[in-house]
Amino acid sequence: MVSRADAPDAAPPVPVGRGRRGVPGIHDVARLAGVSTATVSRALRGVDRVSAPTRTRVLQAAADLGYVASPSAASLASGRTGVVGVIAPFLSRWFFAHALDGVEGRLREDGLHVLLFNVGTTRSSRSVLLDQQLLRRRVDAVVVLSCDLEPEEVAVLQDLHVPVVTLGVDVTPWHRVGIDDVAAGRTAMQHLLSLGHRDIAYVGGDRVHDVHVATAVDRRAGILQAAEAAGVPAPRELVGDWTLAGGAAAGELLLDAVPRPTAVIAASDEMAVGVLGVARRRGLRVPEDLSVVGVDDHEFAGTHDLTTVAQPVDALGRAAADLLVDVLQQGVAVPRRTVVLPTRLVVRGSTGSLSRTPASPVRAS
Amino acid sequence: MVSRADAPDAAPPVPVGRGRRGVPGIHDVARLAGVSTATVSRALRGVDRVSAPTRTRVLQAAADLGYVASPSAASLASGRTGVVGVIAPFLSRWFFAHALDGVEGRLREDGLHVLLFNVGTTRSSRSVLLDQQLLRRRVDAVVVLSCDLEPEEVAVLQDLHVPVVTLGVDVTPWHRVGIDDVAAGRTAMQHLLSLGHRDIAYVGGDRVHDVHVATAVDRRAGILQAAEAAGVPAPRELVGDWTLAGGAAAGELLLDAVPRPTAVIAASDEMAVGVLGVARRRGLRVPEDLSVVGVDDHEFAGTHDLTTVAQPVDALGRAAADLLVDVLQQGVAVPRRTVVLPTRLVVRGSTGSLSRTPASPVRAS
DNA sequence: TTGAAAGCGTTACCAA
DNA sequence: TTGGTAACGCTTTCAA
Repeated sequence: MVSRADAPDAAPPVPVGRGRRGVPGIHDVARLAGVSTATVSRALRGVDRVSAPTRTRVLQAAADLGYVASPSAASLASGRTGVVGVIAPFLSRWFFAHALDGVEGRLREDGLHVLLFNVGTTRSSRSVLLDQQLLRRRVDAVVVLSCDLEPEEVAVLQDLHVPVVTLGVDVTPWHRVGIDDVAAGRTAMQHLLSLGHRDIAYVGGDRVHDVHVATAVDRRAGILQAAEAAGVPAPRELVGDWTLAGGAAAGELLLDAVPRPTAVIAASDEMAVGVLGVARRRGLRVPEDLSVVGVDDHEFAGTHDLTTVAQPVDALGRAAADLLVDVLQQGVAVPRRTVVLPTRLVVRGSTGSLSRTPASPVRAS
Repeated sequence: MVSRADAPDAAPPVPVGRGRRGVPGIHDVARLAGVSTATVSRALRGVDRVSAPTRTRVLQAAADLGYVASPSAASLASGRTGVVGVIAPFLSRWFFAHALDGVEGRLREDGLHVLLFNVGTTRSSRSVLLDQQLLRRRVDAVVVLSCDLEPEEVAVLQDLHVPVVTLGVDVTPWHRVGIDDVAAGRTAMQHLLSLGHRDIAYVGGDRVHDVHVATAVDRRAGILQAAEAAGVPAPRELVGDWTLAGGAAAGELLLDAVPRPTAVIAASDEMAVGVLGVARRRGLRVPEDLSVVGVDDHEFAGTHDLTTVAQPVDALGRAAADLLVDVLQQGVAVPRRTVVLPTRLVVRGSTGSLSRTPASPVRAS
């Protein structure tokens, strides 16, 4: 009924003990508690030496007044903002949404806020990071979510002179949290090799337009390692873009090839599902005619019965935030740190032993 | 190699024209441009009357110095923060991730920042919203993403005295963006009725623990409308929780029922896919033995060949931000506004005519 | 342990 | 159109 706008700044005749903007200020608390503003500041932040009784009195006064310190004023005076900038190339993709969730949850535990920067993937959208100094003096630290940055972008962030933690990418000067992508690729490959597959294809990322090239490259390196160790020829590689559609496009090429590979590793579950879709449309049986492995353990991996190398994305997010909180508490000089979380092979129905009887109805459908 | 921490505050001998913290301040720009700080402030913000030559000079000086106004100082002086708080019960679920994406993208176009508040769903996590006044003076406005709020939570937000826009829920005093959930339910139901289905079940939300009760209730209302209009008995309703697992749980109950319904409407695609999974495990053919409709048009709806009522979530997010930007520009008094975006039936393979020959192989698999 | 007062770096009002 | 200057509301140093 009542529109908020109905009651603008026109607060009632200014209650006792309220600053001019209708909100109590530190002076009001000081007056009520019978101490100086300096003491209020100290007591409220829990730092410094304040006697127990004084602190109690201040806390009570603040509570009575419903006092909350002005973030702007506090930042201006202290130089700290209590805000962490999170930079991501996407928000709605599985990996990023979950990573963000983890980061936000952990930071909140320490009273830190998250300021979101979806920088996108195109040059123009990315200029956000460069053109304006959006982050300057606005954040105490930065988390970069799996996003390759141009040298100038790195320079801009460096220029902020705040700690930076990367998640899923490796940028030399910064702290890093991630999985062992080489091991992830190796795990997937070894699984297929153990099932007897020899002609295996890899759907990776796009080396040119990708926003996190190293991820796909590292996973491929692991695949090659395993192939080499098993004396199997290097898998052919197709370009994907991490999405369902990209996986499907790669799948089209792959399943038309002669000879058709007997197994496919995709660098993400979304691409793997794309491949599965094409296989189904082609009338191929999975896993009799084709085995498929993904990476992620996306929630829809289960519904597609997809074997995958699971990565703990929420935990990665928390770990990144953990690291950041720690670095922030340490003060200035903290040597570069790296946190690597383990992956785990989740075997489902999309992978199976190589069947040499392509047409036989091995599986009742 | 070089840890960021290696070069702390110890900047080189302070270059000419730099404030004490090593970053140029408005005074440095004023000096370089030969004007007052007041003029610099006006010129840089593009507001007020500043002569063209003066403005040019100031802009040049600012650019030369790489000057960026301190957000804290600006907020303190102006009372505006340029930040919008976004409140959500989840970050990683499809709907929320996409809505957030839309909101962020649109706000960025107007230079507004997004401060994220994942308030969760449990009482304790939700207390975030209440206990501390996290938002006070930190944001110029708030967007609430599909989240039912307790009266006290509404009061806290009201107390902020900033514009609030809700997305996907309807909280009386606030602006609202969403779809017509009643129509969405009706559309799904009419589709099934037109295919000859009469025994239809609905998997909705949990009326008690749900974080957006009205959504499921409204969709059900639309279903009932359509049922009534067609002279068909009201569908039985099962409780879901919007997730895959919840849909699967409801599906178990539903597909064990005697008689088994011939069609299911789920209030979200994730739940619909959960039902499909159970159907598959039960050996039921879709759509010969069971038709399933969802709501959302989740990216995995396609891979599961799911018929669904699509809602434009990114667009909803943009619309919410649009509305907010407009309200913010209007100044104080803006009567409550509502924006409703259309949904669209997307027919895929999970729905079909009612088949009275349960065992016949109607469909080659 | 506490208080006084000097910033922090802008914006906005009022004069010029 | 421009400049001077008083806020803005804290934190922090220095003394007491």
